Amino acid sequence: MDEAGKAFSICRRDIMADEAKLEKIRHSMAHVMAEAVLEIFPDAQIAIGPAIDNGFYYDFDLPRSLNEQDLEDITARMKAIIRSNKEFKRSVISRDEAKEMFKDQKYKLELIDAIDEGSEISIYNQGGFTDLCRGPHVESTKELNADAFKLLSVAGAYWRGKETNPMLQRIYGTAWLNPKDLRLYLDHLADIEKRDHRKLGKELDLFSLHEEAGPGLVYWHPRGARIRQAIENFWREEHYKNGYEMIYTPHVGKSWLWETSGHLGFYKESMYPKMEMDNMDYYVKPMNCPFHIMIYQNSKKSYRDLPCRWAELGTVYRYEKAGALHGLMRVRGFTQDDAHIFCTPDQMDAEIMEVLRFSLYMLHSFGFDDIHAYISTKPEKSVGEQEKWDAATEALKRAVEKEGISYDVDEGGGAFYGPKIDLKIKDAIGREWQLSTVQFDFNLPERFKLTFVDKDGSEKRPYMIHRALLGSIERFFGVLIEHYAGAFPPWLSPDQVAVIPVAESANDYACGIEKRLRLDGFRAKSDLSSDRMNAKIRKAQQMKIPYMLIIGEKEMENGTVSVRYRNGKQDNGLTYEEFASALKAKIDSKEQL
RNA sequence: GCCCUUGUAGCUCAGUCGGUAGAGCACCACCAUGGUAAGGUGGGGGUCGCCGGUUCAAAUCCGGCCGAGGGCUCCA
Repeated sequence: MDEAGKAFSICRRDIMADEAKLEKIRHSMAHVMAEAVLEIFPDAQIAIGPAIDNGFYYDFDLPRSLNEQDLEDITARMKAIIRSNKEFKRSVISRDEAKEMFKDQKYKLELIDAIDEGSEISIYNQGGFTDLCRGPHVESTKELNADAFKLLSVAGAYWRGKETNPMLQRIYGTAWLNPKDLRLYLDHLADIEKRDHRKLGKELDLFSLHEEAGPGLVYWHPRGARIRQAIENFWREEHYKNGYEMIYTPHVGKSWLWETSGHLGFYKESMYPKMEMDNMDYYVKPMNCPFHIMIYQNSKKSYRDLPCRWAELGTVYRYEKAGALHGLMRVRGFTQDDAHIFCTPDQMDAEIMEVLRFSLYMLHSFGFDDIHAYISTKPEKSVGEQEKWDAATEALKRAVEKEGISYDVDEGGGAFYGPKIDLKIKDAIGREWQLSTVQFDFNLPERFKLTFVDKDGSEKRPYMIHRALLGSIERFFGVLIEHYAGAFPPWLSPDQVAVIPVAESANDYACGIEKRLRLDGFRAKSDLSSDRMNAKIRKAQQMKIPYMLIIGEKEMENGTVSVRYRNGKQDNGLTYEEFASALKAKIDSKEQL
């Protein structure tokens, strides 16, 4: 974790104790903001203003759009209100009194009507402003710090979140106990911006998207492809080690396949439209499952053949809504690190345990240690017998408990075809991302009438488990870029070593070193441009290359290399062998530099 | 879909009151041969997102369209 991330999470920990107080502060800030806005726009209609994570907002119906200058004016007025030491006074009033008091505020009247007959109606007054409010609030604006809040943005928001309702203007703000905490939070926001994978993807020349060639479709540049290769090679090796087989399946399939699987029934909106050929309809695959099933069905299966663990880096296409697309995180074409496990009911428990253990191992390998599980159980509308659901859900719970990871249960939150576990990791600055998913599927084995012949000669239905460890390679790559802020550990770095000759006279020696590194399996590039050495170092540094070998007169004379690390440290006068073995050890360990 | 912001060179951005475009980086050429984060000089490159309107004149003003970013799910 880097400094900003560390500072912010320490600050977060301290804050936990003050959570209740902060909520009062934030909620009170919202009221102060409403007062300030009403000073500027006396006819404003005010809606709601709750405390939220890290801050607060308030929704207004205003005669015109707010701009930057307005935020400054509102901020200045808020500071004045805070400094005037107003008390927050709570009182309980009757429904009629409330209606009279807010007779010019149509949104408030709606809210009053929504309050249960039995419950009391309370208002809070802070001098110049009275709001219909359940509370709680601070005692007085004395408890608010005029230098510990900041208005962040204005956004459109529908009244009560409904598209058919009028669009209000929502002002978001952040508020803290003291200016130092505010500073930490603002630094954290700046850090998030610096880590943005879309920005780093451009700066580090990793990938691009081309709206004119199709939105949501990813182009992997050579440097991004290097990282993808490193991920995929590791992924394949580990899958073989863990008892999986690799398969490859087609990218399109006839409508028969999608009708049988049911996708044309319940998933059609997310599928690219049909391609007609010889009076038959083909569809690009949005999922790999039906194809894996075709292989399963290719021959009669015995209990002796199970479990089948078949993995594929399968590229699928889904028509995500335009507004939902976001860099690498939400795309229309992506590669799932997919696998399907077909097993007997007896094997199911052990398979689930193993899948979870394997998932955790993979996530740890990529530097993710803070992992939380979410188990989703049977929803109201579902397929499959109750006993199967129970057995599968229990197996999922046993597995997370055995691995000792914390988990939440989302009752009724599963897909209609089976229960699942999702694993969420926390990245270097504490943000959660969902990566792994392990899902039971009681639907497809039924639809495709999958069977295996059991010991007693009878045909039985196998369990089918669908799992992805990294989720999608694109999304995982996006998360990795943000997690490492572009400074990948050596095993993933697109260029591991930059060989930098001090002057042209060292070019040949540098080329020799580069060639030797390449032959030894390292990703090395020498910089033979006419730039000065300083500029070459700067460029390598900007591309976040972990190792720079500086080659000049001294090194040529002694037959050595001088190493400059990405973090600015330096090791001079190493032999090639010393450097290469240290580099290899670092790569094998998958450690960060 | 709706609200706000936004679209100028490959990238990051400037362009005042309307007078048909600029900088830095990158790229190319030449000079410089330099020891730990930018050496110098010169050059090429833009139908200012698209369509229409106002005007003698539009990157700039007006209207429409398209794209991108943030938000619309924290509930008196």
